[in-house]
Amino acid sequence: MIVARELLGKIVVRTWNEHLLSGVISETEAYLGETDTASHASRGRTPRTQTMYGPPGRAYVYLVYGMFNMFNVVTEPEGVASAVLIRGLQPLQGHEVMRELRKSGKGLTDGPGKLCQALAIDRTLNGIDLTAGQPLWIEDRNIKPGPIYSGPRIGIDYAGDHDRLAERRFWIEKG
DNA sequence: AGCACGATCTGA
DNA sequence: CAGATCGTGCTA
Repeated sequence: MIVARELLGKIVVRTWNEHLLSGVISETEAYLGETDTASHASRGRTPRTQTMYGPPGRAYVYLVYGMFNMFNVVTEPEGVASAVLIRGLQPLQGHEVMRELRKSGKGLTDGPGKLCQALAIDRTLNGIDLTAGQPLWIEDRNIKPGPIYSGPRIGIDYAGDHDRLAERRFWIEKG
């Protein structure tokens, strides 16, 4: 929750094939823990959710719908399965390469699946340390906060009423 | 072993 | 609004 808001305005940086790709985080979603029926962690500890239970500051990357990767940041200490899904970025550097990586569609980094394509993020990056630089990390340049909006999360109709309606999606003004 | 179903996106 | 597409977790 707190981290989801704090991540807004921070920079995701990715190095790929000698290229530097980056963008400002503009939309996030918080997935709280085993009690959050919208979270993968609600099914307990499984092979896939391992990294969510691991130390914070790592990447939790998984595949949905058989074709899209989702990029999350693990937030709580080891043992607690909490993560923040990165849903949107405002591209900063590497527009050309991002376009190339995405090939089809219009948006570049608006949407969790799209941004993973644009930044060449897949499950091979699952579990990596996001505070250790290459090949993927998060930077805190001091970007002015601006107003933060919130609303219910997307694509979680399977969750129980409480979690489905809870406002755990956050975003800032679009570019 | 088999099955139902996604933390999505695209094009009609 | 339907289809793509396959890993995961549940049931047996």
